[in-house]
Amino acid sequence: MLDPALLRAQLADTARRLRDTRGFELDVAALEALEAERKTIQIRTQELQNLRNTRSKAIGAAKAKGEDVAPLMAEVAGFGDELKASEARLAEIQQAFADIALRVPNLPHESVPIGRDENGNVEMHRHGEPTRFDFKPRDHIDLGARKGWLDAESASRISGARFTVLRGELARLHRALAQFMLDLHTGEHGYLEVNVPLLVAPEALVGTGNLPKFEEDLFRTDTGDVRRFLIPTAEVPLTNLVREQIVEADALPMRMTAHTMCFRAEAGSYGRDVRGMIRQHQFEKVELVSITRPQDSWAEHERMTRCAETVLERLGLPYRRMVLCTGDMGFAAARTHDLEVWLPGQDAYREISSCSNCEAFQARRMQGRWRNPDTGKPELLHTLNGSGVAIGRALIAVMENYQQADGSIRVPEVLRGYMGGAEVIA
RNA sequence: GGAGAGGUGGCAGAGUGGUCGAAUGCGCCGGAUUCGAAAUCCGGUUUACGGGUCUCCCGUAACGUGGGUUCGAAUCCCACCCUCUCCGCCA
Repeated sequence: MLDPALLRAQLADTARRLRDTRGFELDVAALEALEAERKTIQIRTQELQNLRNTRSKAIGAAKAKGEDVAPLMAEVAGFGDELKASEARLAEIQQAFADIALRVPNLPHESVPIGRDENGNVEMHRHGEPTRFDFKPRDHIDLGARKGWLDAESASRISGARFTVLRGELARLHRALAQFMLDLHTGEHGYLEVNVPLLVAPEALVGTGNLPKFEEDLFRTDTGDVRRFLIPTAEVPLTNLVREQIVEADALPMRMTAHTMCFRAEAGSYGRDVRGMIRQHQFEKVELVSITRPQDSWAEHERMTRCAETVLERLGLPYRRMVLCTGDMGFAAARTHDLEVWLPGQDAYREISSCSNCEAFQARRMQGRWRNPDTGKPELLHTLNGSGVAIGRALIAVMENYQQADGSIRVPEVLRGYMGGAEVIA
């Protein structure tokens, strides 16, 4: 959520910035009307509440002295209805304001390139060169089919489209990737390993910005009359660890990592990446979340992106870093770096990690604060999240980049310890 | 799933219709005392929102959540959520 002051005192300017960057049309007329009424109604409501409180206390005092309270009672009765109506109207206005405010995306940082869609993204740098082969490289679907390692057909019989069954050495390689990433981030990058719930309450998703606007992207369960959602990313439970908390300054930065399943409905992506395991309803990811002081978040953003890049470098995978343009960024982000890994099977770079600084946008939604020793006051935290990295896509990248002419796959050196020392899976 | 107990400030724990944002203790911060420390004593110590003469003052709200009763609710009523104990089931 944006600072409410931006939606009140600087409404016109904020609307312009949202339009120019994200192409988002803020309902200025509605907000103006609400704000105009809010102010008078709120002042009047509090006035009446004050009146009621003082009269009620007077009644108590009069009763204690044994005096007649009838006149006081009559006085209160006089404005009781107005108070009720006023309170109700104020609640309506505040609800209406929140309904709008919770659907307004974050303002991009000034450093973010302006653009409409992914074509406006800008490459920052690249690492390695696209892998060369002296034979025609296959894609992961072919490579996986050879030994029954990767089986979409069985998965669709069990669960439907966009699921995959992994078997044997490929399943093990998948697990090895997760282990490697987790060990790297906890052992070398200072992240604390956390194991989190995969089913979360709606409030947690409001906190990260997935709700109320993007419910159609989520899987939901209504068992036992309690509505819960399957997490689309571990960012949700990890970031919500500071929800409604005031953390001490010496606990910052908080760096947390978790290996979890992620579940996405992929509504609106029909026809995209239908073959293979690039885009699945269920996938695994090692997530990085940092919680920082506001003054530290941009340095942390670079650091986090480097942590994700290190994963790809250690795996020996060619990649490039992109900065997403204003029109392609996610709802909560102020700036996002995407890492795109080279996939020989597609002859293209494809997203494998996304690292975002959300500044105070999520923290404000979840009232996540820290105590600033300089002011002694609780102030909003900054939250960052990044994939470190997507495991399914890393598996694809390893398969396609490490394939050999006979369809076998060399095991990247850093993974061999997790593979019983195997140098190749065949 | 069955039976019972309970959710109050950073923590512990009082409070069962009135001046209670809330005793007391602990913790924490400041001060006094001390050569210094301990002990002791004094004072302070939640958050959100709104208004203003905007380093401060005033007001409103918040005692699990949401409704209700009432002039007035931490306190009474209803629903829900959560925690704990015992039983059952279970990875």
